[in-house]
Amino acid sequence: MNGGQARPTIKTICAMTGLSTATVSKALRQSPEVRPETRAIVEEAARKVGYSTNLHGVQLRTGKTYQVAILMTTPTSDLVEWEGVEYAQLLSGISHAMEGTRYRVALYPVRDYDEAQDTVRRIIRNRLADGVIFSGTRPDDGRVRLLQEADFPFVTYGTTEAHAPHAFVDSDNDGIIRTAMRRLLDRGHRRIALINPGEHLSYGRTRLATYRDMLQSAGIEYDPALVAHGILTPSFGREQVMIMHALKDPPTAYVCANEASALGALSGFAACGLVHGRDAVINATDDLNVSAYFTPPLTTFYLPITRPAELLGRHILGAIDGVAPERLQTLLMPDLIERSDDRLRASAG
Amino acid sequence: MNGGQARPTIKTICAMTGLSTATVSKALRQSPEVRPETRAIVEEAARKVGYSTNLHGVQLRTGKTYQVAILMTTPTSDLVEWEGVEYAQLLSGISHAMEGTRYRVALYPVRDYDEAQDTVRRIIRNRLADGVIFSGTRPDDGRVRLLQEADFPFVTYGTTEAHAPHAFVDSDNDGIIRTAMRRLLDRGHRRIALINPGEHLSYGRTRLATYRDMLQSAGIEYDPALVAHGILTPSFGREQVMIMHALKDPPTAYVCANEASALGALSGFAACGLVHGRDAVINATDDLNVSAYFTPPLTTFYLPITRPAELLGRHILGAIDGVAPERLQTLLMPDLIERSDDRLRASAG
DNA sequence: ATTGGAAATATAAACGATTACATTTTGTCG
DNA sequence: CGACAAAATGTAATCGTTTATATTTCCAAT
Repeated sequence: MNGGQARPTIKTICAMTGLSTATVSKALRQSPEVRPETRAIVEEAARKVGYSTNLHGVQLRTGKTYQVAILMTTPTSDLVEWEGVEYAQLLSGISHAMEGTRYRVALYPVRDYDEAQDTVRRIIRNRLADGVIFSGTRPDDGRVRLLQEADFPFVTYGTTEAHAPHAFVDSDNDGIIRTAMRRLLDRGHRRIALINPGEHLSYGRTRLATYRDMLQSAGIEYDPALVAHGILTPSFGREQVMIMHALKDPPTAYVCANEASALGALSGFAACGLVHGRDAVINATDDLNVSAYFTPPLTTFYLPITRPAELLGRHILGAIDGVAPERLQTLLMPDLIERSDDRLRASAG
Repeated sequence: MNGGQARPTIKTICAMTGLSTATVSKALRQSPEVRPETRAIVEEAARKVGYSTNLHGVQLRTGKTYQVAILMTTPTSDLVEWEGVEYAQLLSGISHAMEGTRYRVALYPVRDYDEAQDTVRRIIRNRLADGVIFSGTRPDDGRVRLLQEADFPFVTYGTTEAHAPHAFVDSDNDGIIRTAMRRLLDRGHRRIALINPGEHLSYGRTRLATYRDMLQSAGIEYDPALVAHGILTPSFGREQVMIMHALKDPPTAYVCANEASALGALSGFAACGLVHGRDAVINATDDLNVSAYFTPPLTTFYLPITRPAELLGRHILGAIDGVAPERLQTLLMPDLIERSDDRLRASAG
């Protein structure tokens, strides 16, 4: 009956073995209900015809999608500018974590926070995925609320202040700023600028809070003029240096929240005639180990993005499997890589 | 019967309207077979219960997957180093091009060329997607062969020398090198280095061919020592500058195939004590507009990656729709952005 | 040999859509 | 008004799985 051309199905194996669909199905899924000898027969037949299960059938019957949705925040059309470059590594890390499973990564591009919420709603409503991953968390995050209400598996890259615990991965921003500030303060810096992401973002909040904390401990008054919030592109870093440099009491150190803004800050140095290490210094947080190639190389907190990425992948699989959220929370402390001393040299003129 | 909780299906609408599944199905798909009045009734009912079609049902019945597979070449684990950062923008561009359709982007991470071929085979065999997109093409590309044999829709980012035409998007590498070389030759450069991708890649081949062509026209002998093939990371660019600088007749210009290697080359300049514009210059090709922020800013051929990305998305939809491959081929010429003059200044010592 | 019950297998009904084919309705024309 | 074709709708099978339930097989204990 079968043309031989068509893709083999469970029925093909039934015809070959004389077994019923139920038995074959169970055998293929290693159910203990089927005798080992029978399973062997089924597996042999499956191997012979090159059977592989048709996901569509499974999906329809079980309602599972075997898709993990990743919300990918993409800048409004043309303003690309090295924004979100780390996404590439993030995506590949997550995908790698799912190798050997049936799960696939499906991309959902969103332009902003509101669109992200809509997308989350759509994913929940239409069961477009079995789990969701997203970044750019806010302390009170609407997406988290939606997903928790729907009891939908998810992992965030970034923390929130949600009442109920949820799975997340993040770098230890408190630890980063604490270490960075202590180091700079030790080296005599008193005017330290913070180049931060948008104000609503959790990690910006955390960084700012710790920054203020460290200033207070050091007995230095907080100056809002030294803190910039914005989209962390090179152009933003550059602008902020140019603005802050024009202050009557300009910063001697810049702590940048990513490598893109650090690169921009360096470009701002050049534009203002500032010399790194003489007039001021820049520290960064780097996911891509790229600040090693800046001129001059910068001191950074380096966490290869593949690490959080793989964890995101593993956590979402866990969340889908019903592992308790408390057990799927990871804070990662980047390594401090001191590429420059960051003590200001005596001005040589 | 229906708890009211369950997601509405076509049957829900049948119950509401008294119509049959066939009619409702056709009405929802705007079939001309159903009377406008009937369609209105169906649409009203659908709206009322918030019906949205269950893809799994469609997929099983029609065999369509509504997935576009993107092969994402990811470096071997830890060697991340800013490799493939442009993928993020590429992915978002492609995804955006599919907004408003049923199609989703699904990611298939592959470590190398062989794994990519295996993955292509799997996608074809198991009909995991309706179309495939990949980059890093070779003149004689095994993936292209597989897909053409299977008559499977695909678009490449990069050209090949396949016998039968296929859909592709690429930047005009011949045009880029032609323009870059003419400009540098006009400015008196005679020793021009080419920082190129791996030898097997099509775009590397094209660049090299045009490079040799331009040298020959200018009556300059080709020197293999001035051409480097490798993975275009910052570290590669840096190394190559350091190696070539040590030649007895070192280059006065470096033409880098991407922004990462250009950044590395600049870093190499610093390491060797070279001053850009005095001892040598660097030109780049840039997808992310990031070379504007290098110190000094570099002259580049800039093509915002969103453009090829959107085209890739549109082309794959076309290919899936059966549009002839000849009509889905696009070469894009980047804009030359002259950020530095690139004439060597008289050495000031 | 019979019985009981566990273990293994089979039957058949889903899941939600599409679609060949059958049937009914509608409208036109003699 | 009746006949007929075209238009609209209905019936039922199907895609490939899983799974509740039924049936058979097997084995041990009586």
